[in-house]
Amino acid sequence: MVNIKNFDRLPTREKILRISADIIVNEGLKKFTAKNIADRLGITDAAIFKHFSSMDDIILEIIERYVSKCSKSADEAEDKSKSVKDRLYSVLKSHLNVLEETKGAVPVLCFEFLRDENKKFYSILRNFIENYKDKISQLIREGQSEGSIRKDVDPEGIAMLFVGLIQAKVFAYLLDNKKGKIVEDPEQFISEIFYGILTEKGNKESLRGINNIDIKRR
Amino acid sequence: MVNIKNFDRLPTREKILRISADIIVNEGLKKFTAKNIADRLGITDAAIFKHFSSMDDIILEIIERYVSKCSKSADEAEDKSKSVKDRLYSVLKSHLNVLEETKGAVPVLCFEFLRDENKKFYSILRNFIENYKDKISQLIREGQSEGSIRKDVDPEGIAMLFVGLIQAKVFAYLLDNKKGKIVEDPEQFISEIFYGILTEKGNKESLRGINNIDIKRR
DNA sequence: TTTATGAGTTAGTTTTATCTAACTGGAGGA
DNA sequence: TCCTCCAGTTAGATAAAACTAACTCATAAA
Repeated sequence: MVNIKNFDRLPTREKILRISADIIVNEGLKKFTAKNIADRLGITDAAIFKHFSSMDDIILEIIERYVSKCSKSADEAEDKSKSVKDRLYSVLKSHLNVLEETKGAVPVLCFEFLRDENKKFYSILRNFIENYKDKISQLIREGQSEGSIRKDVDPEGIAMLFVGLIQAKVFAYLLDNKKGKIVEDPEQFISEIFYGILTEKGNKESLRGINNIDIKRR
Repeated sequence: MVNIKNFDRLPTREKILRISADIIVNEGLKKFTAKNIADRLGITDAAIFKHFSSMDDIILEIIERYVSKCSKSADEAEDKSKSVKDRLYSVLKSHLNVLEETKGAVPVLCFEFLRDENKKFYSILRNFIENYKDKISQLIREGQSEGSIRKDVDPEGIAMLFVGLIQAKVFAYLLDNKKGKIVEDPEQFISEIFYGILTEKGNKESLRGINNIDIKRR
């Protein structure tokens, strides 16, 4: 269920988006129909089309919001004054935030639409992931040349691992009755990712907010 | 495309299963329709129902084959004479084999049907994963008490990580144009998983087939 | 030789989803 | 006050999927 305070106050258009994401995550794409959305809102299915011109448009907007929020945060992390570690951290952290907000709808959508090559979703999703991958691997390369990240890891491989681990977390969440947060403890999750790639030097440098956390080996 | 030598020689029923798995992986569940399957076979959609009583039955059989093959290999790994490490290895290895054979169809199906609580697929998939998780975590616990696996890792957490990493690999495969194998180098993949959880002692013990592989840190 | 069966066919029926058209009623602005 | 627009409604068009029934025809067993 969509549990946001003051949900009732939201405009219908917004409600449709939230309910759609909820249906996609909790009931599957098969149940993502105009009638299902309308039933939850207490209106008729035809009314949905007063707000969106097609069902695809709903999905499109869900994806676009996710993508633009993630991209924005990745751009903000361009700030060269911060350390590579801090920048990586902020990209991951805000990605996890968006993931939580949308309850993992986009990773689920990826699984369906990343294959449908002639659909409009395909190129958006693919661009997004490519872009994200490039940005992360670029950061890793920077870290390698400044000496805070181990030289023997493959930047592209690590970048894909990030994406994959988030995907895996969503899967575990679906499996586990969809209770609570997708990533229970983002700091711990990030620190676990970092553990394997940072050098001694990188590990010793303070990291805002997580430097006092016991970094567990995976 | 389904590229198996002598594909033409297979009975139609078998062809339907293979084509179905292929469609699910390469085109998405939306395209999994009787007409699509029939078109690829050069027959009419009605003929599909001479071999399967419903579309669900096709999915059911794909899932059941996957599950039973994986479970069988997990049972074979019960052989107490082998080391925990060897047993874990053989479970993972044969899971990767089944994954490759079915081109990742079941992980994709998981994403859709693990939420559809009243459908028959749900309980099969869920049981399978629970069972698998239990078996792996049990093996890990054994390894911990015999001293080959680090005591500070959480057995359930690691078991879920295995499942999640396989999921993540399938995702990366879908993303990357579905060329070649899902897991390019299973030995390397398994050794990477092992790396983080084995003790010094566990690492020194020889592991059939992979003991000469350079274990990379992730 | 006959007969049964397996695996197709065509021609539907039924259901369900998306989307459109034409109408309604209320709120806000001119 | 009237007019317009928004956000609903009902009714229905259209399409596509799942499945069924009744038929065909080749092969293999009795």
